[in-house]
Amino acid sequence: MARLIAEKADIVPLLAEVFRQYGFEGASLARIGEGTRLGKGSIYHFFPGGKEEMADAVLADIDAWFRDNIFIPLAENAEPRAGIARMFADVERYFDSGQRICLLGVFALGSERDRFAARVQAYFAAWIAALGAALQRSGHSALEASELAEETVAGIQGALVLSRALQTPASFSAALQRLQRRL
Amino acid sequence: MARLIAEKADIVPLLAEVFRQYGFEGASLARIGEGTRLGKGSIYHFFPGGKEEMADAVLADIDAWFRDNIFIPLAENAEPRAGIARMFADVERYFDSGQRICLLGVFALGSERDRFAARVQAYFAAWIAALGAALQRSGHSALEASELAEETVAGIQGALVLSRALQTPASFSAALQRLQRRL
DNA sequence: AGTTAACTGTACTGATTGGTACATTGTGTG
DNA sequence: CACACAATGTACCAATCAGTACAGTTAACT
Repeated sequence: MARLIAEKADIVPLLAEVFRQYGFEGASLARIGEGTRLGKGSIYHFFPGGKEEMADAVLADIDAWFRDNIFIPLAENAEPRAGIARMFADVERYFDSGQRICLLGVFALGSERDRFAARVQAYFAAWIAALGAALQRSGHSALEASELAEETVAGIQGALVLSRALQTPASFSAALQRLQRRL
Repeated sequence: MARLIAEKADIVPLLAEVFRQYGFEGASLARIGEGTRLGKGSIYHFFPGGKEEMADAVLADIDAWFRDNIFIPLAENAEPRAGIARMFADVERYFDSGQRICLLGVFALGSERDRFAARVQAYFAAWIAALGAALQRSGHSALEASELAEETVAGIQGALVLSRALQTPASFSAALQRLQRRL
């Protein structure tokens, strides 16, 4: 039995969900198999490096998505205010109104940070830089822009924590609106 | 060999560090043994319920600390502004200027949330309620106060994520100052 | 049709997992 | 000094862990 559908690109999002749900240590190969409907043979065929390579591929995939869909539009949009508005809309959709976690955020807090420090660091730095650039082009000073950007990204991460903790997804959307209003 | 020093109260903070460092799933009994310098015999003597009971004791301990040292002073201090200032100072010290994680935050994001949902929810709800009460007494409307409180707690959690991700502890202190200034 | 290589299931490994059982040891109390 | 029990180390358990090996199978290309 072979080659049913499996393409590496199709597997990565499924892997992402498993890591999101269980974390790196909690994502056992059994759970990964469940989540991807793939046996060990297939999994190790695509990711000879094991869990580490899987997680890395997932992070790279998320990173690329944010870069293409958020960071670049944010930094390049001719209308900085429009780019920022689009960021908030996309973020709300991506995190499924607070029901979906930021895997980079989870990894930043856990012991996974040491393993994937470079990716985690680059992701947040890129986000802050892109938002900061847009804010600066919309009239803020360089210092103001970078502080506001950091505050906003932190606010989003914090809102994810809170809406998960309180089990009130609605509070995530409300928090996003407040953050947007402040800019 | 028996009764060297061990008191349950002395063990809990050590356990907390292990859970902080490795998360719930990652905190194996081997690591717990390392972190507490206790063998399985002792550990299961104090916590017959296993890891679940250990984590619960840790969460209860943290919860109690925040209640006594932050929530209650916040809600009861005759000078609400002074209580708020003290909260920020204590928070900065507790989280070791961003080098120490909020275990409740980590559990909120991970799959541990389901297991400890009640504790996690209660912790954040209590924090927001206490800060909200102080803000209301300092002149804000009920709605304003509760929104500001939620924003601030989220901001603190987000700042922890960011300072860990970017590996810049200093940014945590800066974020705290900005949050305080806004209130 | 035949070759090739990508893909996949199964069986296996040694190590580690959380947890139990229990005999032993030390210590505070009588 | 003796007793009871809290505290501890050790041996053990079945289950699961990540990872390997490999023989089959299938699809694409000639």
